[in-house]
Amino acid sequence: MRQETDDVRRNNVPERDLDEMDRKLLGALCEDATVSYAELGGKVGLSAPAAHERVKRLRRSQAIRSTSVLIDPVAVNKPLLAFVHVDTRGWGKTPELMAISAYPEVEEIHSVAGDACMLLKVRAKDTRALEGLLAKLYDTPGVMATRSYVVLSTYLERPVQPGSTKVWPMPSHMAQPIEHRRSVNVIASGE
Amino acid sequence: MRQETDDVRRNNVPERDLDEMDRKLLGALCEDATVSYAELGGKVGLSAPAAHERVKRLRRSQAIRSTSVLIDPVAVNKPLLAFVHVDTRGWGKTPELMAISAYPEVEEIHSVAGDACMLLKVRAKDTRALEGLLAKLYDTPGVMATRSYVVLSTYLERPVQPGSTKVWPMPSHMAQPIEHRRSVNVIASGE
DNA sequence: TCTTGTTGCGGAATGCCATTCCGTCATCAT
DNA sequence: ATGATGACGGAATGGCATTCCGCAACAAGA
Repeated sequence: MRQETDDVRRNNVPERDLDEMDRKLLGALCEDATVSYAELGGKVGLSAPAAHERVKRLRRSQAIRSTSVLIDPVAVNKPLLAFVHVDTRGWGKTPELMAISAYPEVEEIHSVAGDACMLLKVRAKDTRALEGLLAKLYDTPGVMATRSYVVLSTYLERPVQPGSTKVWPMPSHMAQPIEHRRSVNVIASGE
Repeated sequence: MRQETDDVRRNNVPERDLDEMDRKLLGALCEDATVSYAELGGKVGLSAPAAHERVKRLRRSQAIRSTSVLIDPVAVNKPLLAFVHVDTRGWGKTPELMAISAYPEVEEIHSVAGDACMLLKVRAKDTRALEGLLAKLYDTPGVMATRSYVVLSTYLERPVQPGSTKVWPMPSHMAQPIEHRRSVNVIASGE
């Protein structure tokens, strides 16, 4: 009875917000996920079983999507990185475009606001391969045009970081934006 | 003697190109790096010690850069993703721009060819945080303008894939590009 | 205030698995 | 032919992941 309720809930929402300890664990695992739980616990001030329990919870709640290896693109012969902006005619062209996710050189597909409709991150062996993918794109119905931004050098590339900047030092000459309330029913929010 | 030579060499170049088995291992580890070596070996047709040995070599040669956890952006309260194109005046403005890599919301920094100079991938809590980062960008000397592409939906996002598309089905009406030789000294290339 | 249930943690024990060792086989150069 | 080199698999062992259990802190309710 009770168990089922928990299971259902845990499939959607992380049962509880992550606290500072969880963020520290995520930060440590982000840098190196091969550490032992004893070492991990030592880094954040927790015993091995406690660290294990929290990480297990983070995996269950899908805060940790997966554990993966980060591959050197050059080692797998994919030195060419490009961001491709795609203009499509009309809306709802996404299902057709999703077909190109079958190509392993496509790493990201987003729909964006701005003068482009879709944005792809593509990593390929050479310009021929990029051309081949672009040809595939133009084969897709609804694709009007593409603009490719070929990366010359990559200075930073890292996965999602658990931390957030607390305060953004704003220039004082800027006007203060209006603070919107999160919900009209909230009288006094803790945050 | 011998050992030193090996060490020096292994710091730069992967001592040997990766074969099909290495790529299968990378593919499996990319999907899930938590599997045991026995299970990993089973997936690719190798014993546990053999799989372990090869993975160890892949780590040493830096073909595997690191092992990391992939974090759900929403779980860490970063639902806003944007790609920011930055126009700079003149060249060599990269060192100044690198300062913003201190902010954990900046995930990628590339220099690109095209009408933009630099390209950032930014993941933030809300539009206020993005605005704060843009303010920081404009504070940087040499930054002329920025164009932000705010992501509405993400349809695909995955790390570097070890596989490559072998043949790109080109439309027959396209002209055949000239095949450039890799090096004039190569008489008969194996590939 | 006392009780009761819940939750998170740490110590200890256990069993699995990473890691090493070693023998075998294939390949290659001499 | 033969020695060297490298890759692999079986077996053994030590470490660590995982579980179990007791304790303490905290919240809800009488």
